[in-house]
Amino acid sequence: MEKIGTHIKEVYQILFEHYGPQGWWPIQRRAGSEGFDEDGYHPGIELRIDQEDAFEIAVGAVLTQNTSWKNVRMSLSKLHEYIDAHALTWSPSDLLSLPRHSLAELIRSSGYYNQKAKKLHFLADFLRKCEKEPQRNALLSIWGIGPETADSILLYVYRQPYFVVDAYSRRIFGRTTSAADFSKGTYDTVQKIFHQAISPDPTIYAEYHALLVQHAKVHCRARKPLCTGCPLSKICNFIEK
DNA sequence: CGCCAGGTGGGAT
DNA sequence: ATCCCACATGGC
Repeated sequence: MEKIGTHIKEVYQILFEHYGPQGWWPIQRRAGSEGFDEDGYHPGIELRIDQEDAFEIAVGAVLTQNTSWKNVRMSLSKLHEYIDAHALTWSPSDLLSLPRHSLAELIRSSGYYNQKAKKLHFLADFLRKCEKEPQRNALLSIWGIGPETADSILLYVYRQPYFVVDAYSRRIFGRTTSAADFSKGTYDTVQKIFHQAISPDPTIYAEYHALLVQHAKVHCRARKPLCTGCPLSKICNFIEK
């Protein structure tokens, strides 16, 4: 249905007008510095990430798997503290220098910490040997890197135009539309819908993903959706209309 | 107490 | 291909 594409574009316009630029991906190691807020978001500045920023983003993408960002932030702070205290850097080789169990303890707050310590080591091992920009298939072949994590890295680190599908985008469009794909479709099916609706601009894809997360947190929550004052209420199927 | 949070891999059907 | 489950902490 071509109508979905129109809906997707309209939602972007409404969310951007309502919430403004989100300054994603947050970078914890720059939190509080020039242009970054206390949580590492950087709305409205032109961002030039360095190698350490890039690696922190990749680490965060793994840590946030099925986990709230708040918990991830605690882990990133612990990692940052450890890295500083031991004169290390945010780099694949320095992360690999940590024993698995030590790494697991540092990232305890983000849950699944044994699994994630293992995933981070596999990812670091890949990135350490990675000469140029990784391709999507290469990232997907790494144990622990699925489509959402791969696309988060490709989009926010390398600015490659992959729209990041997550639980929030599925929920919001599952509610605002009557298309079953958003709740039941595979990752690639849902991503394709977005790719067909919006031209491949990494800046727009990044902003859209961030806006959907913000909207899901403020209004389109899982348990008690706050429909009062919701900017999408006029074009949403949820509850009534 | 239960449910949710910026998923993924492995095994059974 | 598609379900089902383990993985696990912290907030509300």
